Amino acid sequence: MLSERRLQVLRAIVQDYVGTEEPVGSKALTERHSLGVSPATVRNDMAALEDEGYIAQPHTSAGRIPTDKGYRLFVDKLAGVKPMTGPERKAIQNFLDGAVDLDDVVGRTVRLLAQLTRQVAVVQYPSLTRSTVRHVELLSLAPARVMLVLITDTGRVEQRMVDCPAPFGESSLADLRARLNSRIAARRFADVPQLVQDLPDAFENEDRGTVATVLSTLLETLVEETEERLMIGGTANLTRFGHDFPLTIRPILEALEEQVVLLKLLGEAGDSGMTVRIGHENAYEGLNSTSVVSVGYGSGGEAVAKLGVVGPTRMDYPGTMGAVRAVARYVGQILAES
Amino acid sequence: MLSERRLQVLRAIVQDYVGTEEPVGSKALTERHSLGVSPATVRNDMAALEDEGYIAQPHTSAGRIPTDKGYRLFVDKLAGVKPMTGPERKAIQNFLDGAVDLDDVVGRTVRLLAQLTRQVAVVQYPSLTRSTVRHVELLSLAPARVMLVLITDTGRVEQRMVDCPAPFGESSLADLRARLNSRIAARRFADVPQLVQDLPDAFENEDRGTVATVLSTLLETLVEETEERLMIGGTANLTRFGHDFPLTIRPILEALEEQVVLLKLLGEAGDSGMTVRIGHENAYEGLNSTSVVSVGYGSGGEAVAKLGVVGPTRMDYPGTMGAVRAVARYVGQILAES
DNA sequence: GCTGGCACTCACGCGCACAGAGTGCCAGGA
DNA sequence: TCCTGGCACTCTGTGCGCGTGAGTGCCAGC
Repeated sequence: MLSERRLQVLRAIVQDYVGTEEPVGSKALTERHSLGVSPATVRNDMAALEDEGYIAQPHTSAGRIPTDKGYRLFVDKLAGVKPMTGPERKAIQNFLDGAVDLDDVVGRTVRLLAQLTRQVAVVQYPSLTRSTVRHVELLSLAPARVMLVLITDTGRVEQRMVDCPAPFGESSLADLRARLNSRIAARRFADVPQLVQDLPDAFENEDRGTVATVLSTLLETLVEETEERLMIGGTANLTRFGHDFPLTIRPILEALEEQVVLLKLLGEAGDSGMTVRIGHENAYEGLNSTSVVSVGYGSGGEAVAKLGVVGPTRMDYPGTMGAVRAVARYVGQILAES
Repeated sequence: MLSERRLQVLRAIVQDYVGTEEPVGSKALTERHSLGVSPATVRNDMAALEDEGYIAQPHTSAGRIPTDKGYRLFVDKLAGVKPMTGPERKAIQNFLDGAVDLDDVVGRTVRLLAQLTRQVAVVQYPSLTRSTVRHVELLSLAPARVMLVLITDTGRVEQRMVDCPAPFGESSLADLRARLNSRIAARRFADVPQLVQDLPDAFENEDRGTVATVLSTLLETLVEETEERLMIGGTANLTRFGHDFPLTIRPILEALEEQVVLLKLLGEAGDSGMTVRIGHENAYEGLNSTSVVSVGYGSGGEAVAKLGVVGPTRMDYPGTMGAVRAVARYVGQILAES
């Protein structure tokens, strides 16, 4: 177990390094923080911290920089979440309040988050599988062609074309629409398959095929995980990343373009509370030099999707976590209102 | 007027520079291209080309690189559009054919274009103002709350909440829905305002306010230019940009995040045929070191939106133009089929 | 267990010389 | 008139050596 002072030294190293982006030495530390001891003592502590793997030197005779393990300890034990100030809260709320639809909410959120944290922001659209159905609409576009529109409680709209095996009359369509809505409106997506299972039985023989087709399209839409969408922003902040550019930034941009990677990234994060993944804790290799701070958000008590930021491991964790948490909270409120 | 050989020299310079990314000298030129003259002669031609502003030297005793003006001449007079090969065409078609909905079409297009050109791809969603209405749906979510869903011929769906001034009965709603659709279905958005102008008159006094509210929301949705959406991809290709990184790449990433800038960029491009904007020809300052190749695409003969790529002025123009044209053509076909 | 002192080790910046690529110009030849 | 070979010149990029300074590890003393 590390002594109290050594933890203080680690905290000071993290803070200074995050601020200056340069390896921090023992002398500078004692000058900028009132640790009450001499540089020599700090050196001993640093040697101990290095033995334990919390800090490292880029080369002999340079200062120390925190390792992933060091950041981990910092986040877990040494730093809290820095709450937003009153004006900041106000600004967040004002900025999000103007949104007109779901796309707009997500778009504003992503910009806001990127600006607040000066990092890359990622916001997942409210996930279909965790939402409830607000309404299903069926539109006849041609005798044997139906458009299925699904509206969720979070305002998300999905639509699909359905080619029917046989012509489908307006009255049958209205019937199906009514039955469908009465069964699944306000229900969670996960429960829908069971609820519509026996629906074809209620129809005439000739319509059963079509009803079954429509239903299977509906179910497909519900489960299709590939349709999880997300929006990213603030990629220009990557340019503030470090000195050794192209090599660092390239895999990150690539990762950010792969929605699958990002969704997995957010998916892996814990369901409740804020998750911080530091450096090599990220499964995806291209993100090994980044940290990801993510949290769930939702309209009610339950999280329907996640949002977060991707930045250098050398980031201001308390500030970032504070911003992420605050934004998630307000987005949840906005969604609940609409 | 430049002699034929000088044009050849310019063409050779552009080709070599695009290939090697390094200033090209007179000796290397004569070695790699059979110009039939000696380096000394080429040097004279180069001096002339430099006087005319087509090429420049980064510093004395370095080779020459093309200027924006040089690229312009190259694109206009010296190079054609390189057509896609048979297998390439096939691959494009296969890749786009699997799309399930509009988002998917646009998403695939953007990835395809980025991959083919190895540059940043930008694809605009089919614009509302140039499309026609396929269907308008009205859903009653609460007594005085209506959801308006607008479906376009290109498969795009927009939805808006409408808070009515007074409760609105199901039958009135159905009436409005039917009247609206009979009037505006298959009509161009631009014509809609006139077509619905006198619609409130057909309703009872008590409903008129609500009808007017719904209509105004509809019209807002139609004109709201801010809702022009687009998708970008291939930003990782920016890392291949040049040597002097952060400075070059930053403003580009910033520009790419500003949808407004991009929409303006595409909007400024000519409506018919392919447009190439080289370096300083781009109005937006951050893109002064890039070239933009864009073209309209559409389901019928008419363009409903644009797509293009953003890359370094030093790009393979014939190849890029070929890819952009081919992709636009196939996307048009896909849209026409759905 | 903390402190001051001391020797040691590198990375970094600077000056310098050198090689190599490329140019401009000029005089001679088709 | 136009092309060509030759020549002197101008730069940039690179490698080398050296001094500087920040920072370390270790040790003896308090």
